[in-house]
Amino acid sequence: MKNITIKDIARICKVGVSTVSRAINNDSGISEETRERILETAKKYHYVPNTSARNLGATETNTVAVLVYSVTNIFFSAMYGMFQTQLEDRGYDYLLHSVKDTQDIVAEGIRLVKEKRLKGIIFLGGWIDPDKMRLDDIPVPYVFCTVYQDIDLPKSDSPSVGIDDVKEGRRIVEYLIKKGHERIAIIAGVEGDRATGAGRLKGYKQALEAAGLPIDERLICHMKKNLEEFTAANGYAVCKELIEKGIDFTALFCVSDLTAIGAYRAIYDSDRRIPEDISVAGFDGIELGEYIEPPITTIRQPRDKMVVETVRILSEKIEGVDKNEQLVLKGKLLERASIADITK
Amino acid sequence: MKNITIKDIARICKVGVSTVSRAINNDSGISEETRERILETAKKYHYVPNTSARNLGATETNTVAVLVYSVTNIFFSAMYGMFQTQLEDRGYDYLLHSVKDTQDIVAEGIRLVKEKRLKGIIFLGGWIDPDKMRLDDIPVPYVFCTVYQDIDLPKSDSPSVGIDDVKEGRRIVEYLIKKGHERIAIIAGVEGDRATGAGRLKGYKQALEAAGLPIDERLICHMKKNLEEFTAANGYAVCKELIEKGIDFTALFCVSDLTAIGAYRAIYDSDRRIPEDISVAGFDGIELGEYIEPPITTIRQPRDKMVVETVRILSEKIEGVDKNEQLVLKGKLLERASIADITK
DNA sequence: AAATTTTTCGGAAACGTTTCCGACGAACAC
DNA sequence: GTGTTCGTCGGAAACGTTTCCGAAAAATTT
Repeated sequence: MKNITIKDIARICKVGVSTVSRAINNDSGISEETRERILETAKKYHYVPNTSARNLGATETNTVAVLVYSVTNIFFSAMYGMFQTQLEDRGYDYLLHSVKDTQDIVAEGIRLVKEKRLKGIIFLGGWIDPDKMRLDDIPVPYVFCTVYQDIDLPKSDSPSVGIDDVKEGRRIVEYLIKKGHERIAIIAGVEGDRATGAGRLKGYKQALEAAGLPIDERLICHMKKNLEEFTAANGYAVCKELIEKGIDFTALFCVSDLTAIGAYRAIYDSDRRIPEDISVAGFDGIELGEYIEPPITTIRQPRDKMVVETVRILSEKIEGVDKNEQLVLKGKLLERASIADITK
Repeated sequence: MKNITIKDIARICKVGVSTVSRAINNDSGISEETRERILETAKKYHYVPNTSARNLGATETNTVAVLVYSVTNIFFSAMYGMFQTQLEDRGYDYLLHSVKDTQDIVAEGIRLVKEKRLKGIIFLGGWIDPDKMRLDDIPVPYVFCTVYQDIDLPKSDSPSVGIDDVKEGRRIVEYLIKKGHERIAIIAGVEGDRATGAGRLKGYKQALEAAGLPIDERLICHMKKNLEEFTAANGYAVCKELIEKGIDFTALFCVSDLTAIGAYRAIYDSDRRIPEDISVAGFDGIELGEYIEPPITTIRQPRDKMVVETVRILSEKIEGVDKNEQLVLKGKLLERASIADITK
């Protein structure tokens, strides 16, 4: 069964192919009358334009790619749907692609641009290292979303949307301190990782220092490399080890809610209660955090707003706006039952 | 900065374009020597084949699309990564697309085939209604994965991979009965929905009937239409309503683990304990189920195996195997602490 | 050494669109 | 009535590949 092409429609309507093309793309230079006639027969014959031919013929496509660092991460996966809606609303074609290594994410983006003639890229997750990534070689507009930029690294002026991980991390630890906690453990990201978790760890240290509390290296834990990052399984394994070490602490800050859920389990397994024996703070504000027992105190990232703003900025860059907006959104501290007030 | 094409490489190497094409695609009819020479300069000049041109020139592509009914569903999103790995391993290009309405999923597939010249389709989630879906019009091999086929609807002979939702649903309810429960509530899918949840509800009824227990319609709840399906929020709302009605029950079967987590919250909020006051059973076997308090008794769907088998079957169909395999995998009952034994 | 087969390669058509350019007629200005 | 502009349209080139076909070169057989 041969596919019906633009030529077939042209032949049937007794017009030129360019006229059909104009009709379909709502181009100008065509009378309303013939346009309708063409559109009608196109519909009648179930004509569907071939994307490949379109991309090839046109000097540019209408496709935006979302490159995500880790597909399975629940925090990001909830954002896919939002991105899809937003991009479709603005008339873009949509492409979801995932990369294993955050170091390769830019290189992969450049490859995809050549391969698919992208109009823009959204990078989701991971971190920026301007020295190692060929940012200047990205030939199309792009925006980083929820991508951490370490303050120790050279600052990139790429457009981005996210929160201030250091500040928000510091905020929730200060909240713990305010509630009377002095020995606060942390489950941070994988060691050496420069993603958002690193920023939150930095905030943790800042909070302790500002309060004049000592930084006890034994209370600083990192997620395990051999397990998937930011999962409950990882949080469980790390927290279990921490408890078994027998080091005393009254509060635990997990740099992601999912990790915290794993930590909960380890705490329960050791016959401790939350928050009476150990207070727990999370980060991210995933929906689930409200339902677990006890509901977790955490920093909510405004994911919906992040998505909307990311797409807006990308769209503007595509339209030619010459501004590298770096949008830092505010997180929201959700005070729930997982933290005890132990000030006497 | 002009893109470098196959012609450029040909000119540089002083060969014909077809020779370059052969080198790049590992085609036969070329000497090992020239192939290496071409591959080298291609690499040197960062040559990347243009997918659109490729798809257009070739009579067929190498692209497989995964059409998913609901992107944000955590159960499916965990499968994306697996699909990607599997498909890449077999040398396929990969395309993830989501559809809002399961009724449209086949129509959308047909459209995509024309548009992108797909080689195959994987349908993920939702349900099959052979009368309403133009299954015979799908011009390429396809496989349904985790797609429910209601036994009341005409049977499709399309290739598929999944579990027997009726049987597994029945199994876990029988387990509850064995533990002494007689008044068992259920939170099933949205009313009228014919997806997997409907099968599990059917299993629930079968189990009760087989045990000679009455079916109390008041104990049969459906997820709310205005909330996203299979989420904790939905489970919470429904379970809260159920409890407020004041109807007596000792056990609750939620057709998804996430829903169960929401139900947990509603139960805790009403000052009841799990499982001492109410036992809860889930379904799916997501990782999280092991970490929540108490760990949930559930039926684990072998997601990894499902993915592997789905890709295998699709791949075989593409290779020309003329068999419509309908693979029904076994679930695994995970006995955990959320169910109390109340046999005296 | 000639004839045949096999290997290696180049040219060109084809894929289905977009876009540029030119043509034609009608409407308008002078 | 002639020249100019404008709206409408068709033809054809271009996009970057794959693939078919035939030719040249090399290897093999006779």
